[in-house]
Amino acid sequence: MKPGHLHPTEDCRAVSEVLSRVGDKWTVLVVQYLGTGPMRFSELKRTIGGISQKMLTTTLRGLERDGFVTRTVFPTIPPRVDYELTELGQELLTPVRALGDWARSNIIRIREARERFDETVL
Amino acid sequence: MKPGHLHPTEDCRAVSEVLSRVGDKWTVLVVQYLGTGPMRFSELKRTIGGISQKMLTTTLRGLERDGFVTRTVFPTIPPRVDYELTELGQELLTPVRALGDWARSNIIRIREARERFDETVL
DNA sequence: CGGTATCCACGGCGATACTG
DNA sequence: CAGTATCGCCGTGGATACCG
Repeated sequence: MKPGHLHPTEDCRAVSEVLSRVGDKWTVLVVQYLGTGPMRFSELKRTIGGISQKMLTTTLRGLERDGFVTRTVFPTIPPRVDYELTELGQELLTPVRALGDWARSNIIRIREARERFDETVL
Repeated sequence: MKPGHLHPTEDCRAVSEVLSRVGDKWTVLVVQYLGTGPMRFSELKRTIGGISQKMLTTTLRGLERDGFVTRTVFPTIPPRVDYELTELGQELLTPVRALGDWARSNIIRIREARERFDETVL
């Protein structure tokens, strides 16, 4: 972190790519839950609670595309689909949890800062 | 990470709050640059390179509101405004960098996964 | 059950012009 | 120089309905 340049054009693009995945509305939540073990579609939907069917599908497809989860279809009737974290997904969990832990530890400071700011501006 | 419940309604909301800040298009980039020391508005704009004036203002206001940066106005003509990371902002840098490092280390694996996925689906 | 298809509202974001 | 104001595009995400 020394050089005065810190060239964004390559590294930061990579970071942004990952962050736009991680930073979207539902990804972290889904990854968090899958971190406890494989789950089927309806199970995820029910557990998460506020997510629409469309967004859960979209989120899972994105995670699958990036190699974070696997999708296993059981050709039964009614159908059953399991989602599970890959190696890569498990590894992602580490920095995500670190950020999550930090967020939990400092959310109060942030909220206080907001209140102060909003009050000062009004 | 043992309990079978993992209650989202409080903790995960906090995490999402922080992540929606961190996950937006420019925040990480700005924080990254301010991590090297205080910078003035035009300096940030010039260095980052692709950001519009409006978005830089919006991003900085958001960071200021959350207590991550301070805004110092020098009442000169022409005016000059410095932005600097707060304690909180510095601390945020740690987990953000961890995620950034992970992203840089694994971006190749992710891109490969994407190519495989896109090819399989076509 | 686990999707896809369609429609639509909202907000993020950029471009441009103006101001103290 | 460091903003604010306004406009308009477009992607995200929700609601609803239908399908294998």
